[in-house]
Amino acid sequence: MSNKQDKLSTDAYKGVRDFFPADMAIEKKIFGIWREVCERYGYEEYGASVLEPAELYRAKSGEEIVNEQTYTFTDRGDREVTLRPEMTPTVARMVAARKRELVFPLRWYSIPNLFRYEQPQRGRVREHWQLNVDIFGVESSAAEIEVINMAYDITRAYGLKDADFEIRLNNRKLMNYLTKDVFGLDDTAAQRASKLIDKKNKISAEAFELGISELFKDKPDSAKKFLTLLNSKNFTEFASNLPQTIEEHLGLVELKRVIKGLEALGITNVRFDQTLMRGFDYYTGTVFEVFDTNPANRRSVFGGGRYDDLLALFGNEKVPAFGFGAGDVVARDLIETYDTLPKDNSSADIAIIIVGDQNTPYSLDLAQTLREKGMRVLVDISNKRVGDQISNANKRGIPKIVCIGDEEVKTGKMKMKTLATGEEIAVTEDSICA
RNA sequence: GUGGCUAUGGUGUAAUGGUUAGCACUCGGCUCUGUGAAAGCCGCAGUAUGGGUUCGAAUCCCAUUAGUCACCCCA
Repeated sequence: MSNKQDKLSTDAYKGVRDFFPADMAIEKKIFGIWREVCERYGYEEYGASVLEPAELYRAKSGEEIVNEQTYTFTDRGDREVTLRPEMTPTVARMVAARKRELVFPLRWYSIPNLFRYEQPQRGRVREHWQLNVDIFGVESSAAEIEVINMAYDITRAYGLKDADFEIRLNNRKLMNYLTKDVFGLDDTAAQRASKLIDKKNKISAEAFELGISELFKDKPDSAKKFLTLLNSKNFTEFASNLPQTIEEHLGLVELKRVIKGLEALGITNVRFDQTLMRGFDYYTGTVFEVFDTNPANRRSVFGGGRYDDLLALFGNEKVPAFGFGAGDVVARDLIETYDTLPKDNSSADIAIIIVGDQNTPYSLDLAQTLREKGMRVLVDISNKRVGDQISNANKRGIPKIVCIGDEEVKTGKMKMKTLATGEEIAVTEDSICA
């Protein structure tokens, strides 16, 4: 009817995914894990539009990120609109808006789709779905302990065993104090230091050392001390290299409390990691990530942190907040590798095969009766041969069938067949059940 | 955004620059109008798109698009 170039492409838009039923089944499984864990901890679900005023992100992230990494456009009313690239500003906005009437501590979660305008590649798409978990109004480390405990439960639900992953912890207060107050770097140098530290595991030890000594041009001694700290293998070693004066520093105290608190809950695969930074500027205290230690993967599964100052942007006084985001892309990958996929994918519990069109009304009626009993019933209205209908039910993974022909309609007696075994049992309308 | 690699029916693949682009699976039909999974037969369907080189291009070149990898960025 038309030649090739006139036809529309069946491809999805660059960097976004179609979810065919088989894909959607996995997605539903992931969302199910997320919801179950959140609700088990008494968290309430909230939602918001994907559209946000662009200023929301400008305030925090700066022009460059808004212009280059978000979907931002001007609407018909000359407003600048952004497709939300993350949920935290939205939830901060919502909490700030109702601060006076909400009951704190607030435990909220959401599963939004987020957009970013970036070069897609494996594991990085332009639209993804992310669980966001946040607790507002808890200043103490109890917030960290509860939320990280949830992160642990989710990771376990993906199918990972304790040996497959570790929870890496750091504290921004501590690192800020070290770079600025102890080692005397100015704001720009401290910023560069944290970017460099973030990359430590990606670049060679030589390149890293070179970068650090450049930051401490005139003070090679400080550079050496700083490097020793950054190269410490565990918390004890790190602590022993710290100057005595900061023993009582709040960041350090918080770290200890969190580690201890998690240990008390039986979560022992927690590791202090002084090189963990996490990109966000708004983090103020604890930062953490769940890291897949399987040599085949070795990647960050998800992470989060404390952002006690963010709500102040909306003119309120501070509200302490701690939360994390977990994406669906890595979750899919993990669930597939650790083989925790749902096995029963069938759309229905039973298929009704109609033998002879005159028996359709009876069949539809039977289907309604069964549905009222809670069964998922598919009526084959294809008018095909019985063999084809059964074959079709089999392909769909529907476990049971019942054929409705003249005889069944007349007597009310029918046979229900289990396709996997071929076994048939005599049933009546009342005795059929899944 | 920058650079590298890749692109053949729906899927997976084959084809020294030289017949009508082959095979398997899937899908549809039939053997087979009251019972599927097997077997057989028949059929649908492809060189991503647009140019170029050549007597001749799936094959070589350029661009585009998409995927992928690295950089960038990391929510």
